[in-house]
Amino acid sequence: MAETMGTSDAGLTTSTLHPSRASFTESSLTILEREDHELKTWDLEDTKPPRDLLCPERSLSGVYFSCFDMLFTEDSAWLLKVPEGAHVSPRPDARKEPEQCPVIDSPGLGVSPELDCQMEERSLEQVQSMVVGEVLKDIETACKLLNITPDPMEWNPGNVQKWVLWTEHLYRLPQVGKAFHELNGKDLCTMSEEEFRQRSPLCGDVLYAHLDIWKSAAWMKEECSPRDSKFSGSDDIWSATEADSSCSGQPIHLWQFLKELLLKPHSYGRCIRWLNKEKGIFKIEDSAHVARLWGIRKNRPAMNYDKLSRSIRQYYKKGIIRKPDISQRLVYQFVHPV
DNA sequence: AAGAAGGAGTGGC
DNA sequence: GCCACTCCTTCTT
Repeated sequence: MAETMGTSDAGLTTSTLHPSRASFTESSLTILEREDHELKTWDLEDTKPPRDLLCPERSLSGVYFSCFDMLFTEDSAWLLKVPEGAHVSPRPDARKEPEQCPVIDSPGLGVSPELDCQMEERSLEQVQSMVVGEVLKDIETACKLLNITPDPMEWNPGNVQKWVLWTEHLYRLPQVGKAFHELNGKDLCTMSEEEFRQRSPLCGDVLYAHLDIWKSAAWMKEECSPRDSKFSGSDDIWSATEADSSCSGQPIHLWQFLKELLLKPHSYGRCIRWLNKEKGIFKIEDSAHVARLWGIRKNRPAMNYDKLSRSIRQYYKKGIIRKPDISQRLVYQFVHPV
């Protein structure tokens, strides 16, 4: 059996899989494992946003990608994380399948094995391209929100501290305290996974995995020309990052910060989301979390929702934010929605 | 208790 | 001066 189960420090159940084929929808995940050729389907009966279900666990060789809430690697090691309490159960009618090339499954297509494999290879390329694009967009957003550069090698100790706090909060990791205090980006990038674990036994490996994604992205940025859109989807997001004033030392306003969070529902939908995007109406779902993220961004450890909401209310008379016509708790409206 | 509203003082830029 | 942080009181849900 290629599956190992355990409980991570973030309160997540971890399942490491080595599949040869997999397909997944919002409600189910089907994996054909390579070693015992056993097809399994999990029903993911959980209403939380997908990013809640899965996140990077550890660094593996090669560039790896986290998207569709599935982490996979070039050597086909998959890592699946499921929150405690989420119902994950093997389908009872598990059956045997012959070994296949490691690709994303194309369900329901009755084609020849050769054509099937070619289609699957193309499908994998498309998925990889989309995945990398998503990762780069996530990093771009984090850069804007934290006001740091995408390349960890350029971080100063303050940037490192911000990134650690941010990652810790975004993925609900145990607090690392001052484990990475006074390290700059170069220090961080030269540290091994073992050193990460020594500094933070609870989540050092997870932080190392996240840093590895950032390092890989920075490496890809250097390797790919700015006009090469292969790894950046339809937009040249790296150029956009460099052109963005929020990455060049300009102070960010709270309303801008909130909009940035709202633009990434995949990452921040748990704590803030649109109720009506056209009208600019949004709801703060987790007031403490949003306040904490704002506090990290502004280097204000004592930030809380009381203070954040006072700042939001200052926008009333400036005509930036108001309460909607039907006032609800934690619901606000941008006066000029984009 | 938590959130909403707004007054007032403070500090950084 | 602008903007956000902080502390505060009062009121509402």
